[in-house]
This record gives sequence, C-alpha cells and structure tokens, in this order.
Amino acid sequence: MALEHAILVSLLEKPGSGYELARRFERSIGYFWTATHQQIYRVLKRMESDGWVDVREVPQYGRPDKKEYSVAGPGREALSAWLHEPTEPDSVRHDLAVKIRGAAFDDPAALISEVERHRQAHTDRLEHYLAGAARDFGDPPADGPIDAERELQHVVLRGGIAYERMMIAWLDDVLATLAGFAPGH
Amino acid sequence: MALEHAILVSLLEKPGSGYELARRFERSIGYFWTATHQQIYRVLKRMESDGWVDVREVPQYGRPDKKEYSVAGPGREALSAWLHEPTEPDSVRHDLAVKIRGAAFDDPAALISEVERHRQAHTDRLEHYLAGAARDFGDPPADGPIDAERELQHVVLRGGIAYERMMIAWLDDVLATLAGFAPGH
DNA sequence: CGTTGCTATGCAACAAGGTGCATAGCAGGA
DNA sequence: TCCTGCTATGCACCTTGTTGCATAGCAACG
Repeated sequence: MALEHAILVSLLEKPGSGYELARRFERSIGYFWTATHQQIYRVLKRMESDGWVDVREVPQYGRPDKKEYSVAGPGREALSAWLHEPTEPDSVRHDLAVKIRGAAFDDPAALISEVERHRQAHTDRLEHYLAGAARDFGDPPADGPIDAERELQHVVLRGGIAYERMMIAWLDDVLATLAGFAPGH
Repeated sequence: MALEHAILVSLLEKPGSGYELARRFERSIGYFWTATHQQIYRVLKRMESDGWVDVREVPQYGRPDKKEYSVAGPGREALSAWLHEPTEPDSVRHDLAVKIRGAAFDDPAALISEVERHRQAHTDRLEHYLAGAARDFGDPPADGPIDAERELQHVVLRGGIAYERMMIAWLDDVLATLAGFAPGH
C-alpha cells in the first residue's frame, strides 16, 4: 500500500495537519494519488501509533486548533525502504474505455456528450498544470547547486502535462470515431 | 462500481467461463481494467443471482467441464443504464510519481534502475499492443457497413498505444533528470 | 506410478477504499 | 439571533480488492 508513503512525501515537503493534507490531495499530490480526508485521518492515526510521524498541537486564532504532523525517524526509514524496493507498474482503471467498448452494444452516439465532458475535464486540468508550471518553474534555473526537490517535482508535473495532452488527443480520436457512426446510423 | 460492467462488455463480445474471463483480464480488457479470478468468480456469482447473466454447463473432453456465462436481458439493461449515466474521470494511482518526489529526500540515483524497469514494462506492452493492432486492424477497412464493435475496440487500442508512448517518453525525461544529479552527487 | 503443469472453480480472512454522518470552533451576513 | 460556510477531526458501516489456500480433472513426461 502506498497512501502512507504519499503522506510521508507530502509531510517531508512540508509538515501539516490532516485537513491540509486532504487539501493537497485535492490538488498537486491528488493528481497522481487520491485520498479522502477520512482515509487520511485514519492512516495518520496509524502512522502516529507506529511512530512514523510526530504530532504537535497548534493553537490557532480565528479558527479551530489543529494537529500538525511531521515525519519522524522511523517514517523516514520506512519511506527509504519502500523507495529501494521494486514496485510493479500500477494497474489502471479507465471506465471510459469500458464504456467505449460497451457502446458497440448500445447507442454509440449517446456516448458523445460523455466523452466531451471528459475532454473538458482534461482540458481544465491541463490549464491548471500549465499555470502551476509557469508559476513554480517558469524562471530559468538559478545558478548554484541543483535543487533536487524542485527538479523532481517539475518532472512529475511534466508527466501530468504529457498525460493530459495525450488524453485530449485521444478523446478527439474517440469523438471522430463516434462521429463516423452518426450519419449512417 | 464497474467490474460488473467490464464483465458484461466482455461477455457481450464473446460468452465464456470465469476462467476465460480471468485470462481476458490478463490481456486485452486487463490493460484498462484489472481483476483477479477470485474477484471475477465472486462477481459472476452475484450477477447470476441477480439475473444479469445466464449459465450453461459445458462438458469438455481432455479438461474439466466449465460454466459458460452469457449476458441476459437484465444485464444488458444494467449495462445500458450505466452507459447513459455520467461517470467521473477515474482517479489515478501512480506510485512511481510518488517515488520520484520522495527520492528528493533519499538517494535520487537509486531510483534509476526502478525507472528503467518501468520503462521496459511499458516498452513490452507497447510492442504487444502494436502486434495486436497489426494482427486485428492491419487490413484496410472493408467496404460495406461500418463494424462499430471493431472500430470501437480499435480506438481503445489506439488509446493504449498513445498511453504507452507517452509513458516511455516521460520516463526518458525522468531518467535524464535523474542523470542530472548523478555526477555532482 | 509420481510429478509437474494447465484448466477450472471456489472459500476465508484480511486490507483498503468509499459513503454517510456527527461534532465543534469561529466569522460574517441577513 | 440564526443561518451559512469554512476550518478541523473523527466514527461506523459497507463495498471492493488482495492474499493465501483448497480442490479437482486431465495430459504429458520420466
């Protein structure tokens, strides 16, 4: 399982509360690893009892207090062990692909609006990525030592951008294919 | 949930046993929807008791008998209903991306072999897809009515090919980025 | 005859993920 | 004052998914 590991990475990049982690999982991290706040709180509790993270009560004014988590020694070691062990490429779940093949036994044209919805979602996400890339990585690399954290975040973001572009191009292909059935239909 | 739907699509394309379905989920269907045989048997049993599929005992010689499943009326209706209802784009789980960002807090160079392993897996899968495309869709389209089932299977396969090519290109980008840390290391 | 290996089906236990709901502090506006 | 809305944490339940194991027919090989 890797939700623990995703949380460890996120906390190493910046300590934070369960709530803050949940929000990160709605944006940056969440684009390649999803989790709801219930899941996060549950796993954080386990990680705390395993000594992977430290907790600090942070009083806040104008809003409820929070528990700020940061990575402890054993957590760092667990992450390191996971990084050094091979992982199989993730299994994918593309229900749109199932729908497309299933459409052959129903009405292919009825899928057009669904595919367009997905295309829009991917376009929005691409815009979001590109904005983030311009904001965080727009400047030419500064002189001096290479910042590994920054470089690695950047290459992951480039992966997200490549993925969204690929999906948009493919969904256009799907739409063209679906359109091919329409007239004769 | 969509394992039921993936099974319905697969059975509509061709009726078969749980064992045969499990093997299809190791190849074609499995590239965009994974399932183990235990899961498939369990779900098939439920689908049978819900009247979604019909079963036929098929005696075989030279090997154990099997139960051949085919889609029944209610199953077709359930699939149709699912096809017509909107679905959110699937959540992704790319643990390699988590590892890459995590490598900033460990040894980035140690990830190189892992990334190369993944690259090889994607290359193999691309080869497999291309062979399938040449075998099944290599001929120019025959005259006559458009075969929706064939066209839709083809466009899904093109999606798989686009995905693998994108991944290979991105993994090369990752490797180049990781190599950038090595000398100074 | 015993072993290996593929076909074929399945159970039990557990881990992980998702849905719905509950609680509570505090700010700002109607 | 009440309501809405955001921050913040959490429980209970249920569905899915994974792992390990068990059974059994039959073929091929040594």
